[in-house]
Amino acid sequence: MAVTQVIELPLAEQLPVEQLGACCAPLTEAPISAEDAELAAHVFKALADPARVRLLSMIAAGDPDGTCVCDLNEAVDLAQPTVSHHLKVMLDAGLLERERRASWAYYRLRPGVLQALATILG
Amino acid sequence: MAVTQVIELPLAEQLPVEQLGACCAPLTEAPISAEDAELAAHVFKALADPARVRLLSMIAAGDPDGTCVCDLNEAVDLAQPTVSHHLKVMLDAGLLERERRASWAYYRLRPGVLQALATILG
DNA sequence: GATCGATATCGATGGATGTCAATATCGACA
DNA sequence: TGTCGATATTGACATCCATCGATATCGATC
Repeated sequence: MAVTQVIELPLAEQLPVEQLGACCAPLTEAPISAEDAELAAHVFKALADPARVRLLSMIAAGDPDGTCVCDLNEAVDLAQPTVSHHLKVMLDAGLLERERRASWAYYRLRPGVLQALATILG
Repeated sequence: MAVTQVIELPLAEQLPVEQLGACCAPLTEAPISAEDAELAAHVFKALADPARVRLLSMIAAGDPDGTCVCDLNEAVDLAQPTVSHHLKVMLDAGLLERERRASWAYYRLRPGVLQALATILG
């Protein structure tokens, strides 16, 4: 079969949370630069919504191999496009990664992102 | 004249980050409840702005006894009311505490808040 | 009490964002 | 190929929010 899967890792560009993990010392050690603050705020913004916190927690506490969007749609009281939107926000921030299996989409935590955040907060 | 001063410490009410610190297990352990997700999102929202991240970092990396608002006003390129607004957002979320000395206001990190956040992310 | 300096609040405004209905996409399967 | 089911995208709308000028508050000092 043909490879229809889209390569989802842009080679010349890192996701916000990746840059954040490598960019800077904990907030308490030295004043963060304006650019790095922009980065950190971008990631925190992806967590700054109740629906996204819930979705992230369901995914993080669920199957390490990924949680089906179909289950997430049922679990929260939001329209399907809204759930899809929230997942995309966290995907773009680098908190989640997506895998497609047949018609279904599975999301899981990107490894290390929570540790990276904890380090920044350090 | 009448007493216009408002008592600023509600006795029967805890700040969001305090509730969050005592409310729930790490996001990865079990799916967070809708109410606790609201709480967590509230706190993350207080971090979801570049100016606030910078201000928080300046305060966190500065004098443990507090950083003068006058210094913060000079350090960032924002109007004085805007800085005051951002500080209030973080104060209300429970990330910061304020102390007045004469005409000046000093802000410092609330002890334990970063650990509480790191625990939630755990 | 009157003035001054530092900080907080108010009101307005433009831009960002959460939400959903409608629609598009895309794989599976007859 | 055509349909169906799952997910993503689009467009619209209402609300939220960052920002700032103007103004209020409050302590200190004269």
